[in-house]
Order: sequence, then C-alpha cells, then structure tokens
Amino acid sequence: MNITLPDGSVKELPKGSTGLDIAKTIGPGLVKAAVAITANGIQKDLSDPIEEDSEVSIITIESEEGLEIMRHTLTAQVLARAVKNLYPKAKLAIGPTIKDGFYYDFEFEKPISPEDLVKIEDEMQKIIASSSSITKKLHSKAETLNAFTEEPYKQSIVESSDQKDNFQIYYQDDRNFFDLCKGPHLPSLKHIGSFKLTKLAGAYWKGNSKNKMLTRIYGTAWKNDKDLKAYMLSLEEAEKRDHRKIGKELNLFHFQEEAPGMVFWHPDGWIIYRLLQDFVRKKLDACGYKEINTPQVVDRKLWEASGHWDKYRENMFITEIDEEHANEKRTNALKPMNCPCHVQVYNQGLKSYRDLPLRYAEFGSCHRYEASGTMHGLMRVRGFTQDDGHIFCTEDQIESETKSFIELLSEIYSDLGFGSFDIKLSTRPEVRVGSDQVWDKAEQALENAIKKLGLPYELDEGDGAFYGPKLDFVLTDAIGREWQCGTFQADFNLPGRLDAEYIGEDGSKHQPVMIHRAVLGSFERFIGVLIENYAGKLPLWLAPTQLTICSITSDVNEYAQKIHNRLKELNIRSKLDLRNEKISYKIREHSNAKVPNIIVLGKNEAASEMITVRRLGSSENFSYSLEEFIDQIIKEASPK
RNA sequence: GCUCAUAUAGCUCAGUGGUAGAGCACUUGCUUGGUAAGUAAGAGGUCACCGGUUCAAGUCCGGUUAUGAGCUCCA
Repeated sequence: MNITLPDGSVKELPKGSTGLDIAKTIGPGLVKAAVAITANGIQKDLSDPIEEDSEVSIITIESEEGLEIMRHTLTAQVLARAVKNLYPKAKLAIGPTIKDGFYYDFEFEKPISPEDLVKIEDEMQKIIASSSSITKKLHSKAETLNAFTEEPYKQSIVESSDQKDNFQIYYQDDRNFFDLCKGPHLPSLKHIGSFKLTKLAGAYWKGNSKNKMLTRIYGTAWKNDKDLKAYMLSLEEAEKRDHRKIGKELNLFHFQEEAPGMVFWHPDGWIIYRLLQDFVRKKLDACGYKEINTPQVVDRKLWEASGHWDKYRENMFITEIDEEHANEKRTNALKPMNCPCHVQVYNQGLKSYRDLPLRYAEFGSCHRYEASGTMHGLMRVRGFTQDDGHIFCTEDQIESETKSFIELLSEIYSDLGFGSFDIKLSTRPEVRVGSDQVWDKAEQALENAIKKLGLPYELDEGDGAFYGPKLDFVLTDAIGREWQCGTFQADFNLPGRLDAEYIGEDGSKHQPVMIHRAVLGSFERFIGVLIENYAGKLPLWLAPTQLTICSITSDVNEYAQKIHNRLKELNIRSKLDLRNEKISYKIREHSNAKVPNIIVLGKNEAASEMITVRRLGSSENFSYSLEEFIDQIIKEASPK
C-alpha cells in the first residue's frame, strides 16, 4: 500500500504497517519523537496497523496535537493510576483534555484536600519515572463490562455506548493499571513533559446538576519546564489584572454582606461610570435613539402579561407591601429587564408606520436574583444597569437597523480601545414562536446586514432565543480573553403579548417587530472588563484622576495651587498633593494609584513658570509651559 | 443551587487550646527633601454571626451568612 506523507512523498509499505514502521523509514530521530499519527485526518495510536493507501502525518510532542495527546495520557493513564494507587477505593469517571491542560473526575470515599494534590503529584512522578510503555487491546462489550466491575462510571459509559465491541483498553507494562479510553495515547510514559496539578473542584457527573457531585482534579501540562513556567507566569499576570483586586486598590467600589451582588460605587469608580454613560448617551443621541426611563418596581400583572412571571420568576426579586401600613395588598417585582416597560411607553398614543423605526434607549436599572454561586465581582451581579434599547420597526426594516446598530457598536468599541470583535449569529431553536416565513425573513435580514458590512461571523445554529434570532458580539481583551458584551435580538413575541401595534400604509393595524439591543451589556460588567483590559491604567479620558500635582517643597505650594485652579476651570480632573513628603514618595504613591500624569513642581519650575510632567509607566520627564500642556491634555482626553 | 476552601486591625497576612501579632496605611513630632517607600512615637480588634465541647476557644465541633475556585445556570 502507498503511504503519502505531508511533504507529498509516497512510501510503499506492506499492509498492516504501523505508524512506528513509517517513522522508521524516515529516521531514528522521528522514531524517538513520534507519539501518534494522523491517518486520513483521524488520530490513531502509533501501534495501530494501517490497512489501505493513506495520507499519514506523524505527530510529535512539538505540535499542538502532540501536546494534547500527552495531556490526555497524563490524565487518563498517570493521574488516574496515581489516584488509584493512593486511594484504591476511588472510582474513575472521565478525564479529558482542556485548554492548556486536563482534568479527571473521581468519586472519592472521603473528600480530599489541596494538600493531597502534592501527594498525588509525587505519585505521578514515580509512575512517570517507570517509563512504562502503553499498549492497547480491543475488547467486546461483555469483556469490557467484566473488566470494570469495580468502576460504575466506566460501566455506565460502556453500557450507554452504541458500540458492540472494539472497546479500547490501554494497559501499562506491569498490568497494574488499565483504563478505558478513546485514545490515542503516548506509546510510553517517556514522552511526558512538565506538569502541575492546579486545583480541586466539584463537578457533576455528566454535567447534570441532578447527578452526583464528583471531585475534579485540574492540571496543566507542557512539553518542558520552560513552557510550564511561562504558563504559570501568564496566570499570575491575569491575576494582577483582576478587577476585584484593582477595584479595592484604587478604591473604586465595594460589596458587602447586606447586599450581595450589588455594587457600592465609591467616588472614583462612579466617575468612570458617569464618563462611560455620558459617552454612550452622546452616541445614542447621535444615532436617533430617544432616551426614556421606566419604573423599577412593577406590579406582577405586567410580568404575567409579558410571560416573565411564568418563565423567569425564580430570577426575580418579588416585593410585598407591608400590610400593616398599606391599604391595598399587591405583589410587585423589581424589573429584571426593561422590555415590557418600553412597550408600555410605545403603547401610549397611536403609532403610525411613519413613526417607525422608533428607537427607545434606557440606562435601565435591573435586578435579577442570580444563584448564589454564580456571582463574580462586577462581572456577574444581581443589580446592574444595562445600556438597553428597544427598536420598534417593521420586518422590512430589520436589515437596515441591524446594519446601523453594528456601525454604532463598532464605533463605541473602537473608542473604548477594542479594535475588533467577533459576531455570532444564532438561528431558530427547536422550541420557538412565530411562523417559519417570519424566521426566514429575520435570519436573512441579520445575515444580509453582516454580509453587507463585510464582517466575518460565526453561525450558531439553533441557539437563538425562542422569540427570534440574535447576534452576539464578543470582545477580545489585551491578554486574549473573550467577553460577550453586545447583543441584538429580534423579537416577534413580546409586541403581540403586550398589544403593541401601528397603523400601516393600508390603514389597518399591524404588529411591529421589537429589537432588544445593548452595546456594553451592563455598565457594571463592562467597567470590570475595562479595568482588566487596561490593568487599571485607564486611558486619560476615563481616568478618575487625570493628573496629580506634586510640590517638592512648601515654597512652591502657591504656584502649584495656581496651576491646579487653572486646570480645574477647564474641567481637567486634577488633584493637588502638597503634603510634607519627599518627591519620590509622592511619585511612588501616585504611580501605584495609576494616575496617568504626575506633575512635579519645584523651585526651578516656579522660577521659569514651567511644569514638569512624568507619564505613568515611564521615568522620563517632559517640560512644558502650562498652556502647551493644556492644549495637549485636552486633545488627548477626548475619547479616541 | 451544588462541591470544596476561606473569613483575625483600613489593606495584605501571621497566629495548632492558656493575656491579640507583623508590614503597609492612619495620627502626631522631627525632617523642606528633585523623580517608585526619610525618621521617631502613638492610636487602632465583639478574631464574620449563632450555638456547642472544654477549667479555658481566634484556635476544636455544628449551623448561618458572605467571599473564592469549579460545576450547574445565565448570555
């Protein structure tokens, strides 16, 4: 048979040759380095016989694929074996690879602690030191079930499989350990690189919260120590950017027990919030949105009509009026969304087709009762404000509204320092409202709009809301993490439920389409993203303090005060530091506070009427006249 | 909501059953110092909350609340 290699060369080998045989024809270096093969696009073990003409490439640990196979062997063969050695009664569930590493789910008799991870790691090192080779055997379903009488989770996997036989079991040399696995695996433990067990967590069997909670051990693995170290360092970097840590350090906001998931904004944090809101408000005004404001506490009758009472109640804060003091007893809910209230505004007065598209915007304060374990700093809260908006339009207007929304969103993201974003188009789910024709039209409209703008997008079939298709917009931050922020959802359901209508050209009543849309998502979450993206060093226009003026000696206090007053008149966010401290002390403090500009004033500056500026992140000094500096800072302080 | 962990001064954290600690921050004094921590002193605590064990609990046990990691959810 003919084996075609990636460089196009063809080798003639006898039928039944293995990946190892192919490597031997190429060179001894490759024999040593080979860990698996890809044959006609499918990954196989190095020992698997090839029976027909194939395109084959040999996988080494240098490649992403090789690294993944190594991680897989490490979890399924080494971690699992180490745990069984130390805790013979532990039950094995599953052990896949994930980004940068792997995990394995176990059921332990007694809970284990993070200290146990050290013991397990040591045991893993011992197993690896054995350099055991790994071999595979195929078994029938009955044989396989028989082999795993002590492993209920493995049995469950085998039993629920459609496969009749050829279940793969991998054995290590000494036969003390074997495990069911899809493979491929390394041919020997010699190929294992550097690894570390990182954390311990609970995880449901098969990801279902009704099932038993297993213990998941996470680890990371790399081809050598250098890569492992670099990865651990990148984790530390991400930790340094944590908005909860920076928020505390820079005194931006806090949370406390009496209001879990609700932000207490401090003066500097609230400056950022207001700047961001003013910025978005200007953009919305320019885009033809009309800003409105609607109640936060609304009678359950409206939520029943909108369908939230049925579908969303467990996420809602419900309030009762104190019977002792109220004459009437009614049940209200804090609004979890703004849409039903926006329809109420729309419904005031008869609307004509000439009024459409009608774009309402609201910085809508919403409350959702999120499950206690899901909250996370500013990123997932119970009380938040959306940069929400609802567009009432005709089906024919969906496309042009999509286009103008994406243009608005691109502009806002780019001004905020995010050069690019990904778009996901989610189409009709199985359970949905509205006719297929309307869905066709709406999906087409969204897709056409993206295409006309020439933007790439990813199709997420069946992931749309039950009321209509949607677009989601995902940002990538400075260290490569993704954040879903913007959303654009067509809705054919709510206008009907809440009786929204317009008079068409034909003089009769029609139902408008309602588009739910947000660019930032929520101010809280977006500020969290901004803090992490900029590692707290916000651009000048968003910095709570734009500059701090530091005097070197008290002789120049008057000069410093004069400069400060002038900057304040121009609405530049200036602070004055006249404390009796050394200049290096002040510089350290304001640098740590991430103030973008530090102005240093001493006798020289006072005598020459100049100012000396030090930029955050640089130890260079620049000398300006006050007016020169003002020109520059005003230019720089407008959003880019 | 589930599993595991954590909760001590404003912050970061030490404290393994016997009088509550450190560094930074804060206040006061000295120091007027030219680009990332000058110096001395002082003040600061219901050891998250409720209960239990014990002669004795910050420490051990149980519960509650919050936070963290992950899962589930959400999008």
